[in-house]
Amino acid sequence: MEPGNQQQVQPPAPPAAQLMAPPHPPQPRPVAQVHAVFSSTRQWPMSFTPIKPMVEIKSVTPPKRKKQCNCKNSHCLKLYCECFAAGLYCDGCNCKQCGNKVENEHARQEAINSTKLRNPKAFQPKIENVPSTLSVRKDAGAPSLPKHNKGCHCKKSGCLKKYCECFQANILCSKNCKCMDCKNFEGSEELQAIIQGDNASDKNSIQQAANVTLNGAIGSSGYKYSPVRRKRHPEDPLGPEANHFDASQVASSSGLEGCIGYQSRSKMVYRSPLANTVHPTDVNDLANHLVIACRKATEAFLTIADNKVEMEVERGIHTNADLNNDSMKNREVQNGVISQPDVATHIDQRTAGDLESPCGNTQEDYRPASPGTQALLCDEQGTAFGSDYRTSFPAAFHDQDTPKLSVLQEKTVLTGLREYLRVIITRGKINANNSAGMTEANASSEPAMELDARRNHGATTGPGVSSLPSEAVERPKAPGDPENPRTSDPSA
DNA sequence: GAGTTTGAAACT
DNA sequence: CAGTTTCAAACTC
Repeated sequence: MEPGNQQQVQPPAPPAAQLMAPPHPPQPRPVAQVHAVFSSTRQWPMSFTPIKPMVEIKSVTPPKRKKQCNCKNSHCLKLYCECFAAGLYCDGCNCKQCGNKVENEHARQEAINSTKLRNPKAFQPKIENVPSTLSVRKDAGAPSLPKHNKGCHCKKSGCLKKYCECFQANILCSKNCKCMDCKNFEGSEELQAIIQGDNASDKNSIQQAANVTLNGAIGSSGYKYSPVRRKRHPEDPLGPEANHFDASQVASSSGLEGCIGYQSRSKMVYRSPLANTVHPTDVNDLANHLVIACRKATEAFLTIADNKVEMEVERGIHTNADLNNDSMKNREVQNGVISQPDVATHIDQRTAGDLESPCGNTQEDYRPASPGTQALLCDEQGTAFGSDYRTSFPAAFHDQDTPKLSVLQEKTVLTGLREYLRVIITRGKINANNSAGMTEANASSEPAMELDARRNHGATTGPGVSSLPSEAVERPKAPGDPENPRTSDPSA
């Protein structure tokens, strides 16, 4: 068929079109629209021509026709053909022996039926917006994230080339994908390198960045949750399903769901100011800080407790009857019957099993805690603190001074947590200001804005580099530096 | 623009 | 369902 001699129009509501879901073939994106493809910290190469998004903004300029196919052997009646796969007639394509035209509707319908026979979902959109998996936000206008229904199966492209359907669609790979050596995930330095290549607005530089990353010049991101080294390992105890990282889920679980997806701004996906700021390493650091703070507090108070235990053993204060009463009263305390000071004099020497925590675990510290604290204790006893936490708090520790000691201990731990959270909050504020500054700087040519934008850019350059307060940016923080939020011990 | 690479689709 | 082939787009030179 001669090029330009074909129609590429929406079928006039043929039966197949009625059955088909709206197709979403790769579509060139107007430059103005591409300009909108960036978020506060992530921009997409301007030369990128992603698959038509699910929510397409109305362009001021007439929407361009999809690009013409070049099919030679498929007669444009198989899914190889983009037009056919999109449910469109060929129009102005460069295809040969095209059967995807109005005058060939009968054969076309047969091809459609045949295709649907093989795969009933063949004409359904590959990219769909799925709601965030973070349950707590589902009712709060949680952002919907585009996701590839089938997922890609890339092996060599690292999912960083347009061979990859996910990459082409401007979305991150998900658990649906079965790709190998994937680098198309949140936090991927390789992906960041490509996106930052957008600053050069140079196609070659962008692809060069992709090649560099694929060749390992930059190396693995080092992110703990990177799927790169975990895929296709049958021996993985977590099983094949766990081999693939679901960006949306991981991000959600870490509160970073706003980072997911690098689709166009037209979708207005929420992006946290902490995007690219709170890293998995930060979470680990926070956990480490809490554990360290807890242990330090324990060590400090344990000495006092030991002394008191020795004193009480010498005195022989308690009788068996007392112990029985203690158990009774402890249970009452658990139910809030007896006031705290009253119990404090009876709680020592009890067995660990005397008290049951709200979550079913024995509770070493009888002191009533806030629901949040209780939840933390329930969660942490089995994980971060584990048996170490329990052995660090012998039953003898709970004497009449226990409430005071526990208060001090909790204060120490929470102080450390507070200090760390302050650092995180500061980062978020800086990022939020950066985003606002960048936007205003783009819209205005005020020197102050430009200066701010430049400074902000400097603060956020480099993959995974956190945005820190300006003074922190100016002076690199060495490990262990008290001002380094990633390495300092806030409890100190 | 020709040749190569890549991964989805189709086929076995 | 896994392996292979076909196909067209993406990519390289």
